Amino acid sequence: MTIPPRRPMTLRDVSEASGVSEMTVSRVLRNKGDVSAATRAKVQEAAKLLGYVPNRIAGSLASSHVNLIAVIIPSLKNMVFPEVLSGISDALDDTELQPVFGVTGYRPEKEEKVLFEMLSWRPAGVIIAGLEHSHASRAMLAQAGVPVVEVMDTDGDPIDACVGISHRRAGREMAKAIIDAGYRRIGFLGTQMPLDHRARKRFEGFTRTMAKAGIEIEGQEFYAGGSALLKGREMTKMILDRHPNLDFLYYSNDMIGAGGLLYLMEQGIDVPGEIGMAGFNGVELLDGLPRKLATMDACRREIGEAAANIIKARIAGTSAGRERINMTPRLDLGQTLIRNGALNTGFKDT
Amino acid sequence: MTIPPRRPMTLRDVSEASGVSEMTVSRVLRNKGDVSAATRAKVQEAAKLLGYVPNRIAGSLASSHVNLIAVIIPSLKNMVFPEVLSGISDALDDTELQPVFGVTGYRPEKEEKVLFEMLSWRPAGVIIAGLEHSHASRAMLAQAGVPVVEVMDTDGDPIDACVGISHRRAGREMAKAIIDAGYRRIGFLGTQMPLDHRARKRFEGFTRTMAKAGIEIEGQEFYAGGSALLKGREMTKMILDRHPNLDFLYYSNDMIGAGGLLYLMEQGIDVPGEIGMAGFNGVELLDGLPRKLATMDACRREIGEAAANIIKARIAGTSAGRERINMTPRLDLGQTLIRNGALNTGFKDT
DNA sequence: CTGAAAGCGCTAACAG
DNA sequence: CTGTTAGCGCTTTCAG
Repeated sequence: MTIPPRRPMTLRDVSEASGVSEMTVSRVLRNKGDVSAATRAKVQEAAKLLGYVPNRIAGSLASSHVNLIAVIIPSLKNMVFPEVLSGISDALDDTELQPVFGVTGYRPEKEEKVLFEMLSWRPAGVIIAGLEHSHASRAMLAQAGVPVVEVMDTDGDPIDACVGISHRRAGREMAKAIIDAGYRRIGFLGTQMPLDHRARKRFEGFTRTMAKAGIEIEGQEFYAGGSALLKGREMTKMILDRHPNLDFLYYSNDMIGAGGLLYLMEQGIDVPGEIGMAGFNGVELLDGLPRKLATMDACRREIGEAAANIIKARIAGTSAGRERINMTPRLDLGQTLIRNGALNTGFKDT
Repeated sequence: MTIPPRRPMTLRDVSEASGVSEMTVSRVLRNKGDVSAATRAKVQEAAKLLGYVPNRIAGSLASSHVNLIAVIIPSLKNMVFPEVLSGISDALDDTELQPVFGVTGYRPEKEEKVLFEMLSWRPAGVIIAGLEHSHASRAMLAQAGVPVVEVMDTDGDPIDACVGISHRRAGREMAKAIIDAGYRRIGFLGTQMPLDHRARKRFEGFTRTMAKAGIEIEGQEFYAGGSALLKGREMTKMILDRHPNLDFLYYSNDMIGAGGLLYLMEQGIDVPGEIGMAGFNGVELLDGLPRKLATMDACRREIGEAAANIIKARIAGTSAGRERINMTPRLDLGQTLIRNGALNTGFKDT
């Protein structure tokens, strides 16, 4: 006995099984319009019995309503983006909306491709990381006719809505805190990512504020790939070998900062007395380190949630559009950015 | 001058703009069938000029080909799942396939809902974490008529294909290594997650192997939420306060293990001489710790890649189905699971 | 190589 | 409350 190749089930099958018209079956299954309790029951039973799963492709085409939200991020390897995704996913949880994600690897051409691909599904909204996009990408986003939320970064010109922090400001405020604490000989340790605009902007804000105070970054060290904690150690050793007089190390992320911290403590170097330290991102990981690393929280979950909420509001018609949410990165001095007898430089930055 | 509300663009618009029939436009845009170079050029120009983005909803309905792969995972908060996603995303990168993800929060009802939702898009394949699903979920997966790959875990009865490691075996092998190293008074520290079947299976494999060797777990400690590193410290302190004689601590993940390690070292406790330690997951983070924690790698990226490759092969028709890929979790003794004068117990486990 | 016709499976818009 | 009629925007199929 051979089973005939199952033709995927349709509304018609449920209709026939229940003796109710396709249209009414559709109404029951979508909870739309008035249907008598009796008919409803019949239909639901038939649908369950058959294990009917509606075809949203047909449904969406007919109704021109799509419940997909396109989410475009540079990478999944950096914990930052899963956190944003997680915020989005949670905020969408009480909705019919489904996130669809695409990864660009920080490459503009790939972003363009992924975006095109996703827009071809006519999603109900787009959440995309960053404000820097190719001309073609911007055009697509602008023409898409759905809410577009650019996330993570607010330093730039959003196409539509925007949620994030100012990374320039984050860099500035960290610089200010370091200067105020009295550190003067600064080293920077970061990732080798020319296309990571947010890291670049933080660095710019940082160096400019330093420059205004007459301070030049004395040493820099970059890495790519590998265990961040280990790299943090190695880079810290290297930068101090080259520039033994540094009194502060600013890391572009907390993980390499943590590695540096472990290294310095093992070397018996007094942190923050001899050398101060700061990272970036506010990973909760840090709470368990021997000494709490100074950091600045990039509000990743909140950004994801806020972005999803904007989309929700737009779809609900509760919002006029062009929301601009500029979150305040929370500076946490921890225990590595305090100096006894810190001189107040009277330095101002606004 | 008001802009008329842009009707979303269709093939017809491109057809009119280029003076070529819709059908031929469609052929050009899909690179399907033979079209003269001249016509092709005309169409491509018109499409680019208009910024035409095809409507895949209509396309998929007409062709009944969908390029979506449904990916269903319990959570994004645990770094494990982003890593699997990342593997999937990378392996799908050279394809037209797009991952769509849904998050279940480890809740079977939610899994059912997410699955139903996703299947209604008639994805070309499903990748879902774990082998434990509700009856309804299994039924949906079995009926879906597309490749289904259950990932992460191989201890159970897959619906279709399956890629992962045996968590029971992972637990057993760790137990064996600990016993072989001569440790006897064992404490376990884990997460409070009754629905995390993989953690449960590891624990089962672990305790059973211990039991066979006549060893009873002496102390247990569980946590939920918060900074894993910090929790690792706290739990380690607690378990040792309650059970001061423990000579080995087995952590259900590397992050709490790392916290424990930092704590023990600060306390001046000799690791692994006085107390041995092991975690689980092989996070590369560990390379930078003051002492390399013993761990077992769960092959997360590889699992994601393998799962995606199975889907690819199935779609390409290169595979008969029912693939079973059982990866070998790599035991790494690091520097925390070695004991001087370890007695060989002659213990066997197969 | 190009076009016309017919529908994919569903839902909006009307009629009853 | 229920059914009928037209498509949604594309692709398949078949004819030129």
